[in-house]
Amino acid sequence: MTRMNGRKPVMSQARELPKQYDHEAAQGRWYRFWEDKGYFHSEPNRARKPYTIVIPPPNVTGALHLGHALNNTLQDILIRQKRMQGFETLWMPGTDHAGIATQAVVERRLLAEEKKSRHDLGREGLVARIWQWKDEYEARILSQLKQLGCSCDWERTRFTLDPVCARAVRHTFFRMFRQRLIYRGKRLVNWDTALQTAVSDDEVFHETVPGNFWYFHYPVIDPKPGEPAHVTIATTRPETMLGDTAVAVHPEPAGALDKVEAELEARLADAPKKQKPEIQAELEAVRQRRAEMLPALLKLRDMALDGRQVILPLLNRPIPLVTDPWAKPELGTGCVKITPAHDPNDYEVGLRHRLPMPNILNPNGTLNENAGPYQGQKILEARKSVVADLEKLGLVVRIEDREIDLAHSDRSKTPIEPYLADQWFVRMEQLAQMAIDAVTDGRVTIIPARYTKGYLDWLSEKRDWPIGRQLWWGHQIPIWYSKTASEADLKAAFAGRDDVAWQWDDEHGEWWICSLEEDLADNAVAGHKLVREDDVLDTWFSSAHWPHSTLGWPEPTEELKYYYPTDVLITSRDIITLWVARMVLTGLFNVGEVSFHDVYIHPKILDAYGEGMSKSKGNGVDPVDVMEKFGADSLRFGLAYLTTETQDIRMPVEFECPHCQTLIEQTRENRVLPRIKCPQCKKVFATQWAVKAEDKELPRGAVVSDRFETARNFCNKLWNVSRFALMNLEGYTPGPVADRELTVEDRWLLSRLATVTQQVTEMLAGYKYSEAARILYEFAWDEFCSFYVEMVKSRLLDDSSRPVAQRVLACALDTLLRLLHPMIPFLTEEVWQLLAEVAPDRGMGQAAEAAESVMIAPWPESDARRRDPKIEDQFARFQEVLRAVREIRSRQNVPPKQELEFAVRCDASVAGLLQPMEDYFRSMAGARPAGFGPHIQSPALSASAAASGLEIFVNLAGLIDVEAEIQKKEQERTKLEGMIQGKRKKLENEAFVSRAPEAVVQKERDSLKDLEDQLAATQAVLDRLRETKGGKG
RNA sequence: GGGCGGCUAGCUCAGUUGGUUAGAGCACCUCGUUUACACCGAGGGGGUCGGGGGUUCGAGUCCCUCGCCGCCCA
Repeated sequence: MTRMNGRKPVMSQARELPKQYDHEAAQGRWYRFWEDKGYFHSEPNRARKPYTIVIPPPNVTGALHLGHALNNTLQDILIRQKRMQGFETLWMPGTDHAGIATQAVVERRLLAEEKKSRHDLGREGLVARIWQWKDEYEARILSQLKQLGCSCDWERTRFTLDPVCARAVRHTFFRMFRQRLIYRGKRLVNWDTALQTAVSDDEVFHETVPGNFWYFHYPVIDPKPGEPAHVTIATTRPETMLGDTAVAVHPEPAGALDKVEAELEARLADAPKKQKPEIQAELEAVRQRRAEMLPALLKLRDMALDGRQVILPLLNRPIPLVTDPWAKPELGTGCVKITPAHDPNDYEVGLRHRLPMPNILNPNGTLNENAGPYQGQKILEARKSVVADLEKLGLVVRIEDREIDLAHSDRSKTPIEPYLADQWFVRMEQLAQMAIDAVTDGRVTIIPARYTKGYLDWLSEKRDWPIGRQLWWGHQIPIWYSKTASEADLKAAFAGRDDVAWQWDDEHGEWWICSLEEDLADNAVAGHKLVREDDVLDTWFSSAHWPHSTLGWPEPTEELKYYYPTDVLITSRDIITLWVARMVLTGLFNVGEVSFHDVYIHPKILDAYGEGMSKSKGNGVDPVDVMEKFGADSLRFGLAYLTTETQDIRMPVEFECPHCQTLIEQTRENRVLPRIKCPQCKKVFATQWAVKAEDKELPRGAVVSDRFETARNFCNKLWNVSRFALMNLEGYTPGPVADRELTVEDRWLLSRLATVTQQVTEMLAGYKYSEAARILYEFAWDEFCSFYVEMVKSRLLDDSSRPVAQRVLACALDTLLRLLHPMIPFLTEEVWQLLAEVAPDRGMGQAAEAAESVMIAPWPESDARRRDPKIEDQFARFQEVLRAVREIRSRQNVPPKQELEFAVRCDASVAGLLQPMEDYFRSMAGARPAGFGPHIQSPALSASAAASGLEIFVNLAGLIDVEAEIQKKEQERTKLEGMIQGKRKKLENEAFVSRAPEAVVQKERDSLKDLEDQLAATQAVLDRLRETKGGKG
């Protein structure tokens, strides 16, 4: 190798590249470039295979959080990769109207800022306000997605309430109505008296609050001799007695007690010691009850069977005694009051005994006419009045303090009232079965597979789907009522139309008229006034259409034919049933095909305490803060790196002091404070809780997590290695590179690159994001940067080797950029464009012009010819020797600038491959090889290292710290002896030798031999060191 | 009560079908600004893989059991 003096790397003349990657500039520049070029847009193209993802539409309640950033990053990674692989790629974007959530947010703000309720504005007024809110947040959400780098087809952006989606919903409703899959029925709902709507079970949270248990007497009507004058019931909600329609007692109190006793006895026998006393006590209590209460309960049971009644106090209404297993003899008084319209269990009892079900509440939470004298009172007022009045009648037995598990509405934070109301339902029997079949027969695969069970279990209950919401924001149910028209009137009014259907409802004595697209006028039926249903459809009903409504269904559009079924749905586990299952069944019902082939369920992001992030807790990380601090590329790569199959993402959260950038750990205490004092600079800053003007004036501290540092450092590393390459590609000439022109390190790198390409492709195909990110991280940093680039440096300084080195370098960087692009889009594009300035044509064979953007460059193919295990093995030898030399320098405290001399004792073949690396030992370890081969002798004063088949001696004449070296060798010897002992024992074990596979045994034997050689070498070195020391002393 | 997941280095996590001496990043210690990078480089310390039992020649890995944490369903 002829060395050229004076040649120094030259900065690209085009521009000075900063030492740190400027993410902000790159993001703004390249996103616009991609958009202008139209890369995001997709049109059906029969010449290519489609690849389609519909975005889980973020709801317009608020801005995107870190969970959305994760969800969308994972989608964009696949979309970008598939686009590069040549698919016609569509990522359908949009947002969700999120009925109750959005209405609640807007109503809350209306109240806070204008002291107005929704009724002050009226339906149209409120809906107009919500549209304003929607426009604002939709814009913000879409811009956040763009900041993240999402390559959605923005020309196709949809909203669940827009005309296209609304039309799809109407068509489904109409078809279901006509097929009798939709009906209206009574149902106990979770009533939110503040928002005056039903909320679903998943919008309810439970909280234990202090309350009371009241015991009341209900007088028995005309007790016979020997019969009690009253029954005693207990309740936590006294006001509900106004809706009581029965008192229940267990049909077989003795048998029920037997069963409870038997269960407790069985548990007692199995229980661990420390739990026994507790169970024993419970058992005693049951036995005591039997003794004290059973006769009375039996008597009451007989009275119930005899059809006896009690008088409901205050309202003086006779109500029956009934027998029902819901009355648990082991609990309370053994008798239970039955309020069918306001308790789920009582409702079941009411159905069984055909009891009346009076609703005592108005929608706003006051009592209605069924509450008699208490009408108009609020629930808590009525509770006090009822108790007071019962006291006056002497019917209150006692009052206990008690912890009560109370359901609250997640939306209004007020207690939920169970409430019997008319509801619209979809019959699930047949639809659920379709969705079950799609998964069991493999048309839909859920990944990871463990989520399949939950999906199937939930669907197999086939519970009818309540689709009505008492809201104003949403798709208003297209049903009109008429009590007065006859069927002949309807036939006359809608003659010749197949877009109107009707059914008679016996319960309410009225017609339900459903219209497909056109809203009906209230005089559409001559002589009769039609009244439209007020309720709107559950948001999930419309989002269930998303994969096909966005493609234009019910029109048989080109898009629907081409892109549907979509390929994968990426979402988080909490909406598998609510959303995924319903999309599958709606897709099957409407289109006849599943909505997607794969469902990938990604992890949830939790804080350091394992709690989900939320704005209301104050532990939420705003992706915009992360992007500002670390860049979108780091956010994306960081999230991908953390996306494993089994674990949720634990993310300790920190405040960043806006004054001095100190990171302050977020705790449960400080995360709710409006202002925080920085322990470093002692200045204060504001948090999201700042309300007072004095707090709001303070600079805001961002909430970040250092878990993105790894990714940020990686991006910076990539930036710098690219910078190096760009600076050294001056004078680059394209041209084919023949195999014989390749050095060992070239062939090693190309081999590794072929392997990595294959692995990354495989991992992404299996949604193993973390694995793919890890492979790329390790390859880029530990192999490309730490070895290849270090080694190519000297070749770039030499005119004769420079052209080939440049070509390989440019080609390798090109491939690496393409592999990284889906995860790190902006940086890779920035470098791609810079690379195009110095090396527009590149490639190992006939160099070809690179694509105008890495985004549309072809995904790398793994070139099997380049894979060379032998070269990789050889290279590992080199790395081993290099590491040993470096380690000796360090342990012997030899200054970095002082050149070392070393030799390696090894067999001739190993020597042959170490020989060409001579220069690299010099440049990478500051060490000069004195020789390689079997004949090598240890220098008089040396430090040594041994590896399998290798002995490395570093000549330390005049330098050596003998004592340190002896210590090191002693340590090494102890370790080797331990391992050898372990192996000998293993090999002396007859069972192992005879039963383990031959290959494993042989491997152990080889390994033992190797260790023994190493031990001998170490011992020899030790002996010599001791002599040296002795000689000196 | 049922189901699922987790418990591996101080922290956050990898660890393929059981098979040499269990890995990474951050943090920590030592050394270092050799012209890509201090958001860096070289080296180092640190783990009886939650407890117990079992299967096996061999268990972080498979089985049973207990404990703790989280989520879902009732």
